[in-house]
Amino acid sequence: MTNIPTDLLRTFVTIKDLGGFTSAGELLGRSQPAISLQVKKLEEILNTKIFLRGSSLELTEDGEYLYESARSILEINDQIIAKVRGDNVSGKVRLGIPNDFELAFLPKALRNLSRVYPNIIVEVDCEISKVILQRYQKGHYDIALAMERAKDNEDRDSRDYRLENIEWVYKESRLTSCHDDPIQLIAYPQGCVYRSIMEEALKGQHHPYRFMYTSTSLLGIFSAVEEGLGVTAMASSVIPEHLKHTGSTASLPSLEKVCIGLYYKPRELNVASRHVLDFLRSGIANL
Amino acid sequence: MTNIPTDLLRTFVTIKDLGGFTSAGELLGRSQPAISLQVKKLEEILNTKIFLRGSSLELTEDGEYLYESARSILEINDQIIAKVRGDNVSGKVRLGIPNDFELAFLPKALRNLSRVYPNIIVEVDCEISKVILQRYQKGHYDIALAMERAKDNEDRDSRDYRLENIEWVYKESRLTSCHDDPIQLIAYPQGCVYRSIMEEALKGQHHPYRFMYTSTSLLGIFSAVEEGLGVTAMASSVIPEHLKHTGSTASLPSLEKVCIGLYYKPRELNVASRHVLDFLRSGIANL
DNA sequence: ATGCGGCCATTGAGTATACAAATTGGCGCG
DNA sequence: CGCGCCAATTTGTATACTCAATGGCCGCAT
Repeated sequence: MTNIPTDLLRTFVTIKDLGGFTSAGELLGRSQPAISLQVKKLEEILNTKIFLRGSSLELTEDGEYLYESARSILEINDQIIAKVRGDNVSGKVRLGIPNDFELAFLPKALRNLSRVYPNIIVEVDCEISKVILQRYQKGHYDIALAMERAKDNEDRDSRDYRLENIEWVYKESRLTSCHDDPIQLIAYPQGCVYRSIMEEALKGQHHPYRFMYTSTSLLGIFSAVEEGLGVTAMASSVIPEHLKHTGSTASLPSLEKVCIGLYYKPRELNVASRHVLDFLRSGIANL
Repeated sequence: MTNIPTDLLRTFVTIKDLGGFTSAGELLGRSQPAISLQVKKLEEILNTKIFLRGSSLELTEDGEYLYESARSILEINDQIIAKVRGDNVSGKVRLGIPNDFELAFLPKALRNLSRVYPNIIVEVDCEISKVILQRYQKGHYDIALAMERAKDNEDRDSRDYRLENIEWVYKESRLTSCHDDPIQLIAYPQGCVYRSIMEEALKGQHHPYRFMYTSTSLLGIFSAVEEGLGVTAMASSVIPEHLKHTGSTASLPSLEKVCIGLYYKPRELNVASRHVLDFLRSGIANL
């Protein structure tokens, strides 16, 4: 019965996230040799190499698996800490969130949240990111989650955003990829980030296209895709499993990344909101 | 950023499972004072009490939450260990499993299994427990999972079985609980454990009953329940969330427990089967 | 009720391990 | 070549373990 010390997992994940032993050490309050020894110890416990030494911080296959698992463990760890430290925290939090996340992210997040903070009431508002940001500006929300085109330069706290790949979504069997036909697109209405990213990518390739189906509902879009009405594009983590495609999609151009970010006014958050914020950070970090 | 040492979680879960500091120490290869200190350390880290001292080993509310979370962490921990230790383990395993588990247990278990042991091929056979056991006797399976009436005395390895409550399952809105009417039952065909347990419980109360609907399919049974055709009984962990009832069910008698057990011939298991066995043990321990 | 046995809490002495701090060496890269 | 970054070693300290002994609490039996 081997127990992997949580410290070592935290160190490992931090190294991977920050891309360096030294910087990980600074964040964790450890000396660089300690980080080095912890990695060695971890490899010794698992009896396997996790970093491809030589190359700069690439992970082995075992390392990749360990990374995903370690994140899960740390998430539970942090929820335990949050619960016992935050018992009896109560309050109301107004949260704005893109409707893409209504299915893939919200249900699980709210369930966990209510387990950890049973006395915090979260008022959720689901809308497309553009509307979320407008309402956030007007002060409708304590915390907003929204998607934007990836900006070149971020001086934000790295826990407050996540760059995510956009992928084409289509029903394999229905896709007739003929170079000359205009691509048939399915999308949210005007203002949607995906919509403009798709348009630009296709224009860049001089690929003809037309919008076949527009819906404000994520489910509406997915069922249109299921029916083979056309293709759409979406952040990798909100695409349901059965519509995921791993291989390169032949004729379709690759798409730029989006930035999924948290918006809030640090000075104005109440206690409940600060706890919910921590929770959301962990949520977006884990897909 | 507080990391809860996995050792302490393992110790805590073991104490709870075994019901004692001393016995936990023996299983973990630690002295009793060490166990005692670990608990104290854990409470110190979390800054909360987890055992209701005085009373014998009851958990506090924080303790209950911690227990569930700790089990999840340990499950992931053990899967990491299994993967790095068992890389390249390959082979074929023939597994028999009651069809009750086809929905609640199998999909998740098989997905995790294939991640940890991508080269192990599992041939699964789903049938009612009685048939599973018959086929197991004939040597059809390397490992079988099956349900039986709870036997009084078990000298089996405690990881190889689990006692589970049987609960009545019915659609709240459709239940007309009139003492005089015969209860309308939904069940698997003859030979099903639930069926005989229901019959005996109702006979014991001299409660009239009749079988309204018989199906070999779990989904068929649930949809009959949804339609309000009657009530059935099932192991607690396979009942879908929306049909769960927590309160006492007035006129219905309480039901005896069942024993969900693993069957295998220890001497004859190949390497792949031994790994799958560990996996199934962890699976049945976690609901 | 008295006493005994289980079981956990606590304490003390000796040992092993993980750490910081300081230093040195290897390696790639501008 | 020198700088940045990680690896490896050394020394001293703190922590967590072992074993062993002891004390408190509770339930059970005489």
